[in-house]
Amino acid sequence: MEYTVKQLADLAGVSSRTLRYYDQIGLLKPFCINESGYRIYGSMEVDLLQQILFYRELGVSLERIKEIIYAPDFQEKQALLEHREQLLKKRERLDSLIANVEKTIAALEGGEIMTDQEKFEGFKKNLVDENERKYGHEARTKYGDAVVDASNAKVLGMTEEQYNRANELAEEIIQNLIAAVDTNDPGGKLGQKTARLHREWLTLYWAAYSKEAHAGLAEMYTADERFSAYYDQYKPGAAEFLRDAILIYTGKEK
Amino acid sequence: MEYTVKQLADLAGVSSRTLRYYDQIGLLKPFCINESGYRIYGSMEVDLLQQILFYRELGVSLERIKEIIYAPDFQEKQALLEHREQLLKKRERLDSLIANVEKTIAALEGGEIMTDQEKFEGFKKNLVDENERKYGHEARTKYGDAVVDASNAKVLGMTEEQYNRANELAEEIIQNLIAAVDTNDPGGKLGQKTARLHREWLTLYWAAYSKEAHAGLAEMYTADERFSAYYDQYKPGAAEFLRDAILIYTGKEK
DNA sequence: ATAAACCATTACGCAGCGTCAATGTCAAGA
DNA sequence: TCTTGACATTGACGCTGCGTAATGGTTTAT
Repeated sequence: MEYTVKQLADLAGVSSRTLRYYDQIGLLKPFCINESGYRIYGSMEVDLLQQILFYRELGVSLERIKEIIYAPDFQEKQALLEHREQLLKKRERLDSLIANVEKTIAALEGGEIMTDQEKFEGFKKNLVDENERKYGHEARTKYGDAVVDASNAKVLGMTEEQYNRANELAEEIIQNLIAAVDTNDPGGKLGQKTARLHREWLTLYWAAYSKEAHAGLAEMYTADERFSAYYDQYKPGAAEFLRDAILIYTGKEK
Repeated sequence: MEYTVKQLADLAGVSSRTLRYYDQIGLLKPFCINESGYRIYGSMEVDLLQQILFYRELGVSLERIKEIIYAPDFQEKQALLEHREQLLKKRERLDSLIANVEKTIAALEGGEIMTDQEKFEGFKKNLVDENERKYGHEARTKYGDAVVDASNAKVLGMTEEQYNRANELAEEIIQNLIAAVDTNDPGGKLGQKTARLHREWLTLYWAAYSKEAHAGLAEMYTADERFSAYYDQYKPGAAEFLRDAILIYTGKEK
């Protein structure tokens, strides 16, 4: 039995473009080309295509499929084992992604969402004022009001509970930090407790926590004057101490 | 605090290319461009970048992130719910892929692998002979011996158990089919039992079973003379009957 | 002054096709 | 017989999210 591209494509449930592509990359050549230049596939190609689609179903790349199909001594089992590892890793990553998304959704759902603008009137005003003081109208002109407001959206999306919890934690961090700075040992008990609390506090704002991002933020605490000034007002050197504590906590210290 | 591309990039743990790309697609514009044409980012951009990376972590596309960040009335929760659905679908697919790979590995492992060429001497010879009878030397010339032999590789990868089981099943299918054709009812008890057996048989050859593929194969049973001749030799109209039975079984009948 | 380390723009490359575009072929109906 | 419509061909761009040159200007440290 002989098939044209469309016929074989329909049979196999793929597009004719796919078959032409497979021809192009040398994965599945037609049995022959007829006098009009049409690709003609035979039953042998049907079999090969089935094998190809089988591996494709498994998520194997076309390049690898070519090896599998065309190399008689290919280590099929080894390839499958490796491929399985990759799939498991992918699934792990997916799982954590899903968990994070669900966490974020839950945060949006859990409790009443604080749409009460008044509760944040002061907080919001502070942020906006600071931006405007620093950059004046340039920011608003450049980004438009929408963006400036949007940068506060995350905070506005918090529940009252979360907001209060965040404030408690922030207070706790400051107290710990003040005491910890005196120990002069960022890797010590107090220093590490502060870092741990800081992580907890952070996860209220970031749904996706990672050591790298945490360490990055820590670097910012000394690099960005907004932050260093904020922490140093409680105790000189506090920002630097906190950074070091976090770097040790996340295992990213140099 | 102001940053150049590299500084912000290092801070956030992304490449400078990424930042230039984000600028290019309008996802994150620098605060300003200095007299040398350098991109300068401010603390506001740091915040925005953090939001962007947060969503990126969740696997949201940059295009969608742009919507989320820049549209003040964007339905964040709705977006996240939809995104979660997509992730769940992805995971489902991954799960079945993993299951298939493991099944295939198990098939390769379970029992001794039939490397005993002699057991397949006849089987192999038949297939090869048939190919050569039909296409003569063209096939071997065109594909090279490797491919011709490789098309039998799957069969050679079966264990003895599996091979015997496959033969038993094939015999059973024929017996059922012969009896079923007389009922003239592909959707009847006997017809559907045959289809079920056929599926079982098929899964011994295909690690990745799907209704679509099964139905596709069924269509081939009347379209491809190799198959129709094979089944019709036992009873005229058997191939057509089997096709109809499978189409009903898979729910793909028109 | 010179080298090293940054900055810029431009542009190709990746996987696996989807999707035109322009043109040729083939079977069927008026 | 001619037209129509459904097929076929090759060629080329597009998509995602950047990596990776290539080429040339800028800043900084020595």
